[in-house]
Amino acid sequence: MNNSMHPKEILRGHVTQIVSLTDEQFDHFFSRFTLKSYKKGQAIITQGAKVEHEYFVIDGYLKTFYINDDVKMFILQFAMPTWWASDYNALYNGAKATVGVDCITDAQVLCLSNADREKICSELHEVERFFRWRTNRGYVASQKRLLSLMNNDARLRYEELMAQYPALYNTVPKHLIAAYLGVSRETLSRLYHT
Amino acid sequence: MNNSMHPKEILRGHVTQIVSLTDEQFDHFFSRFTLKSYKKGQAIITQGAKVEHEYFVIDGYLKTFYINDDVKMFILQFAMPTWWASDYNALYNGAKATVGVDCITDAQVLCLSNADREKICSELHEVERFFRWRTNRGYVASQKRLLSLMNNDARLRYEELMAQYPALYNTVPKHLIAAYLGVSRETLSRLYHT
DNA sequence: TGTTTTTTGTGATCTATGTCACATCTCAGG
DNA sequence: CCTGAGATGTGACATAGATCACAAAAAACA
Repeated sequence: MNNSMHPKEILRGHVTQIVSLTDEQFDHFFSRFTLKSYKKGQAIITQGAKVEHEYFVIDGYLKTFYINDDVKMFILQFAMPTWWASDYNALYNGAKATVGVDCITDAQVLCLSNADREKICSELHEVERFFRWRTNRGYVASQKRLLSLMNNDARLRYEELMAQYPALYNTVPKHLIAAYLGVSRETLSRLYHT
Repeated sequence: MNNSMHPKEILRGHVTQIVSLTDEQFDHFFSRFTLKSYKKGQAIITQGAKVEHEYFVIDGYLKTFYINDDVKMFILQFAMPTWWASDYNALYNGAKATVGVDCITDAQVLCLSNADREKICSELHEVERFFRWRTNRGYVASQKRLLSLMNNDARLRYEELMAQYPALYNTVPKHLIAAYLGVSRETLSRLYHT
């Protein structure tokens, strides 16, 4: 929970990796965002509710999850600083949320409405490019995960995840990691105790 | 293998669902594409090779697949007319292909190079918007599939797939459907014979 | 039209994971 | 400094689905 940089700088650094905006352009872009703080455990998007915004994580960890009829939870994404999260299906299609988003730790996020995103995308070609890039990146990551799920067993998936995001090990409870890997809590526990 | 519409009309119809282009703009857009024909079984992208293009399917069926070290195949996508296919990771990052694309049936595709896509995206804001939309759609579909894979058993996944794309049933061999669902050929066979 | 390949079905195992049932353990809050 | 809820470990057992091994249609093709 310690990040000395200002939210604005963090977003700027993130966007600048892909497109260059003048100070005025970035100010305009940034003006559409609202900074919000949430506490550990707090819900940002609730399954079944209307979805109006997407969220850029400044600080803390979020999770994007789905709970099925058997009250079993599956995690689609752990969102860490500089990641984006929302129910993009609901957001783009005006549908009710099928996935929820909430806070694993206290968190600070920049909140952008769907309408505002579309507006700045229209106003600034560069911003549109940025969002195209961002979505593409998400798509590629999602495909990779699909492959890993079909191809690898639980242990390998676990090792991959830990290799890529070691920070998760002592930040999020194991049963959430299990829900991300698509295995039961018990199986995950057995993985690293043998 | 019978599609009376001209490739150009098909692409135009597809793009127009999302953005509106003048005739001149669309002509310019279309001029970057090359029409290619492939025969059943022919490879379009080979694992390990360089990837320069993405493909818009006019006619026929493609598959996007991954073959692991045990020579086991997993199918990421069946691409049907008006769908796009490529190894987007390789394409965007200049990496070697980790997934292959080939033809399940004879096929006609419109081929667009990465460089040309970026060029027209820069030239025409509307085209950039179109590609943002397209990728977003792919992302959402991919997330949905991830969820289905974690949540549902083989039978349910099979039924979902058949409900959504009944055409697959008598177009692609069952072992490919199995490779898409992430189950063995034998298990799939048992699913609808019991 | 006869002969290879592909594709598909089915039985007999084997195995990774899920499920259920408790026992700890660890903290956050009172 | 308690105390109760959430987090974790572990045994026993159940099971979906994988694998292996053939057999036999069906399709490709020469």
